[in-house]
Amino acid sequence: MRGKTDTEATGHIEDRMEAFRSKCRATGLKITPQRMAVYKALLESMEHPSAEVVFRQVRKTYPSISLDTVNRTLLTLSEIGAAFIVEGSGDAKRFDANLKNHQHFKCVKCKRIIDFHHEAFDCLHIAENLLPGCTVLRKTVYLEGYCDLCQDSHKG
Amino acid sequence: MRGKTDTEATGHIEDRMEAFRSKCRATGLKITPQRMAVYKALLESMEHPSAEVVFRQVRKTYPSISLDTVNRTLLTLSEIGAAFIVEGSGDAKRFDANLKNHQHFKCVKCKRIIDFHHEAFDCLHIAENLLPGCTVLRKTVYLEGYCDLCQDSHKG
DNA sequence: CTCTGTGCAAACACTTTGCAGCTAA
DNA sequence: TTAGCTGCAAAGTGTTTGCACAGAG
Repeated sequence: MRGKTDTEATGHIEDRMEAFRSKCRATGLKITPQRMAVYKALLESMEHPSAEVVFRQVRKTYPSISLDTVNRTLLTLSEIGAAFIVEGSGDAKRFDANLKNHQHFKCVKCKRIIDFHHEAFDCLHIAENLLPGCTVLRKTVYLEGYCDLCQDSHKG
Repeated sequence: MRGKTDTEATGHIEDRMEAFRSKCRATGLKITPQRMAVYKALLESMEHPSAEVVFRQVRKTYPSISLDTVNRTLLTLSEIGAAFIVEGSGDAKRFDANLKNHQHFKCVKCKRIIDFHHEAFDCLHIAENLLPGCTVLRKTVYLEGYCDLCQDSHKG
């Protein structure tokens, strides 16, 4: 495996767009401008946007796109493994196309999701027989607790 | 730390109820029969029940309890760290009072959540400076991909 | 006695679904 | 040409909120 860098996720947008096009062909999905735009917006966003946020972004380029299409597209992306639904466990779903390993911390109090990155967590090895017959597309370490801002309030 | 076994989560219900009562006092929550019943039902369930499932269970003991109370109680539990919201990312929220480390695999296709347990994942060390000021209550390794049942469908 | 918790029901928010026209292949 | 995609709008589901009464501390 060739060296991967931290910038891989943010850089090479075009490469990933091309890979996405291939994936669409492979899975029989049509390559529509809307679909491309949604995926691109997701790639360029590093903040786990909700469908609404993606919608607003995409509309800058495609003013006629509807929120429903964005919603549906994001769902489709998640089903082919081109995007993932973040463990939002709250209000609106949050999406993420950043397939690079990374980690999430969620505050149980304010529900805020903090991203962090710890090298060691990227190297988790999944034993073959752990999930027989399953294909693992993504690994995430998910932490929960009190964030710095809520640290005090729960002691009161 | 005294030895912990895999049965700790299912056994010692009373111990954990008592610990919960202490936690309630510490956080200023009142000890009501409903609250105790909801927590107990969650403790006894190993299947990440939704609020509705907990509701049905609790109602066997407290026929007069309302679904709203169950919902609200589960939310409260999650805010004091006595329960956690599973990365349901789908329909209804799923709850879990099993604080013992364990892992989840979610199929991106059928949304099914498969529990598994891998010793090595229990021992993840969180560096102090990784999340300054935060208190980590729970660690979960979260995997996504295609489950055995959906393995073929995405290739067609 | 006081304040939190509960139950009931309405209000909300987000998501999903159906259908007709459009467009990629 | 044809099957899938998009856009519009309505329906559905689960969640949240307000208020009055009841119960814990």
